Amino acid sequence: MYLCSMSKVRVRFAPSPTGGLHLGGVRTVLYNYLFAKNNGGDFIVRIEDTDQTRYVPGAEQYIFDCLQWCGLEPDESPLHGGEYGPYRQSERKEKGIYQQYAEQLIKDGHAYYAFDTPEELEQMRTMYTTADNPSPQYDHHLRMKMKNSLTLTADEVNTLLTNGTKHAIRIKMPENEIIAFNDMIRGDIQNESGLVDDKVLLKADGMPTYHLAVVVDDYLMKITHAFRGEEWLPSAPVHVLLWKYLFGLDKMPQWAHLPLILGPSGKLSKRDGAKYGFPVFAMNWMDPKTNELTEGFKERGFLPEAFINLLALLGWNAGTEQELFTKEELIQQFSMERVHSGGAKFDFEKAKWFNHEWIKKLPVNHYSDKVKNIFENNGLAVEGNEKFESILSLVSDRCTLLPDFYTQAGFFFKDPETLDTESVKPKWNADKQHFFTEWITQLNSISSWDAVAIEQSFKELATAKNIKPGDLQMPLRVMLVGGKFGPPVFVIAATIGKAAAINRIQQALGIFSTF
RNA sequence: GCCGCGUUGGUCAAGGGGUUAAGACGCCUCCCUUUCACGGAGGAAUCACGGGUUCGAAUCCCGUACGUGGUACCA
Repeated sequence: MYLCSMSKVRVRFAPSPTGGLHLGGVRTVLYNYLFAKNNGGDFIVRIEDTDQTRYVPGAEQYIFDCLQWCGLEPDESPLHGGEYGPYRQSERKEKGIYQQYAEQLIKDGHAYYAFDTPEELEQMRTMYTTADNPSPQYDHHLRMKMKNSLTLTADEVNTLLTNGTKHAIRIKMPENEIIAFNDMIRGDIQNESGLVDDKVLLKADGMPTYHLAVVVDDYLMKITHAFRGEEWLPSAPVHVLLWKYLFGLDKMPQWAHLPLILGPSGKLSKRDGAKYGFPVFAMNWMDPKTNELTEGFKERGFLPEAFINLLALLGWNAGTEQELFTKEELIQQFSMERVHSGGAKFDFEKAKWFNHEWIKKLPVNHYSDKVKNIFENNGLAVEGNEKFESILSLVSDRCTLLPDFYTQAGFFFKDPETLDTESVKPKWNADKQHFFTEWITQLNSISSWDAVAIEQSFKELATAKNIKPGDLQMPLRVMLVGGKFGPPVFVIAATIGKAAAINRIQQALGIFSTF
């Protein structure tokens, strides 16, 4: 329904490489991607690196790493190539792409040269700041009091220009115009042009600002639908105007301003990660300047399947009761009509539930390598896949995040480090002590070491000794596992093997005998 | 200050004039299980507030409040 023309759907994610990739950023990528794929279109990543003062080495590669982890591969990007390159705005600026459009706007009377220095701008702001107007704008009220090609004579301007005086190019916002456009999520939006300031289009260093670059590049790259965060809504009239002046409104992409993702107390910020104990970035991000590490969902133990699933549902739903979606299902069912306009508060508990569901849903071989890494990082070398995976599937119901596998299944590979003696102590007695010592000798001569046989011998001896098997099972569990958790205890005994089982019982007995 | 956007349970949310106001997470109770989980059955919102419009409003309109964003030669 948004395919008003014959042209192929093309969407873009345009991050500035200045740091970690935020939850909200990934969701913007996701909605772009889902919409594109749902319409058989292309997903483009364009790097908006026009602010050289904020350049952070490694941030660009990091963004692509995150996308790859999420399984949201671009069709075109600086890394993936494409016919509409270059895909970095810094490189596009080198080719002089933006300059010409800015000049054209001046020629047409829609923009002007501004020679004001940062100091002069600062001066203007302090001069006009009042209680009623805490942030004076460079707009139609003030532009005639500033130093620009509107206030200077043509000769003066020419001299300044030929002398190479640093200058910016600003848009000349009309005073009394209603600027309207249609947003796919919010419907008709109207703004008064006089309320918006004369945004800088081309900076003194020759770089375009976002406002110019987004319009020029969306046009040149034949973008059909432009999705971005809600924070862009106030400057949308500038972009609409630029489209009107430069390329024509009929060529303008369909806009969609996505709702915010909020943290537990308002806007979600990087610091919330540390503050509330959950990640906000897709992957670990190490700030190269401060060496500060911010945790990512990946490293926290999330599955990418769960991560995109939970993000998709933060602001969108299928209108059915389905909550678990594969990427393919999301592509198939996604539609902008069902995207919310209101912001959503991120709930880490629900996020964990999604992960839990995905751990249960996916065959263990989908993530056994990752779990193996976790085991190795904990100093537990794992050899052989088959047994490892069958053990993982024994405990997967009990794991919410990937590292849970280590706490839930570590005891299969090494003796418990501590025993929950407090659970055993109150009901421990000489009868039980004797039972286990005797059982050990029986175990030694058990014919086939499997759960059924072990359980049988256990129960027979218990009956013979006139002890309820149930009173014995919990101590046995603590002996083998270390605590009151895990799969059926005889399955554990069978899995860890005869020698280990008997050894653990013996060790524990030594401790229990001192009660 | 001004401007924009938003507001259904603690959270995600369905529902768009007549419903007992779905469902999920979390929480609580119970069942299953002589562990922990999984699974199953239950429990707890009158839709921010105030005015309209209407026979009838969570649903439409207007105000107010609150939240959030913008107000940079940052994106």
